[in-house]
Amino acid sequence: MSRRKDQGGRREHLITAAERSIVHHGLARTKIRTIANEAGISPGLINYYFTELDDLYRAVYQEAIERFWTQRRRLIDGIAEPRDRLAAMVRSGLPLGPDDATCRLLYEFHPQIARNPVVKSLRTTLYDRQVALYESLLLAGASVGVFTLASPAASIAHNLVALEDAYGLHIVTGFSVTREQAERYLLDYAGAATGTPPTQAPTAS
Amino acid sequence: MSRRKDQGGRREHLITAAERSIVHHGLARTKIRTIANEAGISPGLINYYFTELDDLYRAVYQEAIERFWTQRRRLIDGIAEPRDRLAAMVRSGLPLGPDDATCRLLYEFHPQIARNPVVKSLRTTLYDRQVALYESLLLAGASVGVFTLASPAASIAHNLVALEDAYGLHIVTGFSVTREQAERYLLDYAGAATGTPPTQAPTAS
Amino acid sequence: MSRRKDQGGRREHLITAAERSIVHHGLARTKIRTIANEAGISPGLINYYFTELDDLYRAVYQEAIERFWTQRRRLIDGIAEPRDRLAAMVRSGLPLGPDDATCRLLYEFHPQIARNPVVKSLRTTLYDRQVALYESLLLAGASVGVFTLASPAASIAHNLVALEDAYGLHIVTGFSVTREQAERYLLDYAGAATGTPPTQAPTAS
Amino acid sequence: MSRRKDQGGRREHLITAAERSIVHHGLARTKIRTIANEAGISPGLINYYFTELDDLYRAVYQEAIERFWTQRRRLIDGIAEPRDRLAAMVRSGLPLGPDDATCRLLYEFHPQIARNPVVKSLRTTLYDRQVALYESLLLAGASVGVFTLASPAASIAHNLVALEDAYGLHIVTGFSVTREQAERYLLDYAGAATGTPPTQAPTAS
DNA sequence: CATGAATGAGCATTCATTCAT
DNA sequence: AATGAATGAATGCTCATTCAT
Repeated sequence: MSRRKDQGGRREHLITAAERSIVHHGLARTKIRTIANEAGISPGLINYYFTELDDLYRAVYQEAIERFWTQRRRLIDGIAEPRDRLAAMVRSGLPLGPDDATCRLLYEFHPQIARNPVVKSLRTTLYDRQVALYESLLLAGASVGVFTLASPAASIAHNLVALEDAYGLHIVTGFSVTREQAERYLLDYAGAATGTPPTQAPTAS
Repeated sequence: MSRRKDQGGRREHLITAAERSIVHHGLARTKIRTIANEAGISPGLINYYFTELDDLYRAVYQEAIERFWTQRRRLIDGIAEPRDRLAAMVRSGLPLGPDDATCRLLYEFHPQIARNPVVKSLRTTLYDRQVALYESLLLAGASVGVFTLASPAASIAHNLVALEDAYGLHIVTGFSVTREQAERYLLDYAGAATGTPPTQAPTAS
Repeated sequence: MSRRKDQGGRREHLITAAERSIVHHGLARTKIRTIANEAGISPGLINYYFTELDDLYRAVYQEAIERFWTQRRRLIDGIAEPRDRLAAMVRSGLPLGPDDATCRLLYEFHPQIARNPVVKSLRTTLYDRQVALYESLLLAGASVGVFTLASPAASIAHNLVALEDAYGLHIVTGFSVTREQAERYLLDYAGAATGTPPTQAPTAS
Repeated sequence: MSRRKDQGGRREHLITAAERSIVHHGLARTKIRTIANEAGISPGLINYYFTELDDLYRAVYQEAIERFWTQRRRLIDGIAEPRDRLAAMVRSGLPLGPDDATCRLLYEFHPQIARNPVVKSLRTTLYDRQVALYESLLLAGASVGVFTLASPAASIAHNLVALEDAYGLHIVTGFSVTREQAERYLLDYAGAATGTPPTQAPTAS
């Protein structure tokens, strides 16, 4: 309840301000002053909460990763039927559109994956979790006879996540493939790989 | 033949120096002086050949795009048999390894796709060309009865290129999926999508 | 009263430092570091207070203009007798000598009048004010019968200010006409134009 | 007739190119490359003909000074009648208009008068010559009874040249006084100072 | 003579970081 | 905790000058 208690809230506030800056201006053009303005505080205070600026960026990336994962889990949790669940997975794996802030953040950090171990580790964890989720879903569907897998489950799972990652870049940067196309291609693949089309439930508006 | 006439060669020299700098230090940390050192010239000369640094980066990106495409064409040209050709496509669509300079360049520019129209245009062209190449190959194979397509040719073509793009990032940044795995997953998909496994010719060393 | 609130004072400090630099080295050779050294601060701080260097120069010019005008007004205010007032005008319209910083500044900006609208506007205002002052003085003196104007008051007023401007350049640059000569020529003209010699009150030391 | 013979011509060519650059961009913004482009030669060659750039600028100034003087002499030579001659002097002492290249050059060098001894010397010579010309004219007119001088001839002569200098700045920089006004004010003064109006012959086109 | 490639010092400006208040 | 003034290194770019051809 003390002032100190609000440390976490302050940091959180800065992280979201940094997120907005990065999404808006791009990681390369985001400056401390930009973030400070966005947060409505003085530039010097950024260094107070984040002695190293890299910590702030790391926190931003971590939050984006976690948010993406959490939202995705929420969107598929409670869907038990394998085909419905597969369709829900595909829909939740793509950016909503060019303005999907969470996904844009993920792509802004691409060049850092190779150079920043923390970024690499976070990104790897997210990827592996998604693959695992797909894989268990595929195996579950196959075990109950709903899916007839055309390839090893791991292979299909990796491919589905990879497709999401690739098309996601198209969607948030606006190059070549739209969200609608991406969804169709992914579902085409999912259908062929499982021997049955995922249920085309309408995307909730 | 005189030194004076070698303007183009000099520019080329600078472009490759910039490429090395970007691959080595990353686009964000590449400075004019870095490139000059790499090229063995004085910093001022960079601006002599490229009035704006952005022009140089654009040239670097364009060259990387063109090189990737040209190499890929060369690797599959002359292979007529559909399954062989498909396998050659898959192999030529992935980075050779983490040090594949051409591919690393492509990923360094990812955050720019959304903001730099020239980068977006170049990247789009490359993507579309690759999809078209895959699509024609699939249709050709299907027309002679070698392939039995599990989905529309366009869908499969997009997916193949997208998988290459996604796994390529893994390979050059070293996160999660290795080149060997990526190749297997891709070939699994290609086999399932065409109804026949691509010929597993050994990767030329 | 705290140091924090002294933004204005700091700007003022920079402006006078810039003035000294310009007077000493000339506008063309004045650099940010010159000014910073003169002000005893770091170069970066100049841009903190004046985002564009041009703003600082503009402020310097404006202050010089205002100071010249204010001093002139002070020197003649309270002198009511037309001949005395005319003599005071003439004396206050010439640089005190080659080191008259205010006047040297005015001449340093001469080449900018044609190209910088702000400079032109400030210079025009000063000129017009001086002409108006002379004109009202001439008309006042004529209306009480002290002056018998040899030409239209406006014409004489313009000529007096123009003579001051021209001789001022001589005085601050040391070419041809000295302050003493200039004063005599001006008074000769003023006497002839008004039909009565201005009162030769001694120049206050 | 040898190639070497053309050295002078080459230098002359560079000087006029520099003049155009200075008039167009201003002395402060004139670069070697600007001049080279204007002259249609390579930048390095400028240094060949003018080891020190200052020499070139000095030559430009000298030419401007000489041209102004020569033109002025030509415009009044042959006019014997004192009043006509005085009127011709006044007209030839003002810039033709804002684009009068020769006069603009003179004003571009104003800040250098104080710092460059050569410039100061050239400017002084021009000024003194003009004063001498006016003075002899005034004395000649007085000796034949056409003029009745209201002040010493030297005083009037100085004032006339000073007025020309001051109004010239107005005319070429476009601040406050136009050429027409300047001419009228000058003639007003000349008339009052000589006791007879100068002959208002039309300005030759 | 002439070119233009090449140099490298110089400069305004940006910006992360520090620190007195 | 918070500010924002102040620092100074870093950086892209300009430009006079040099020099090999």
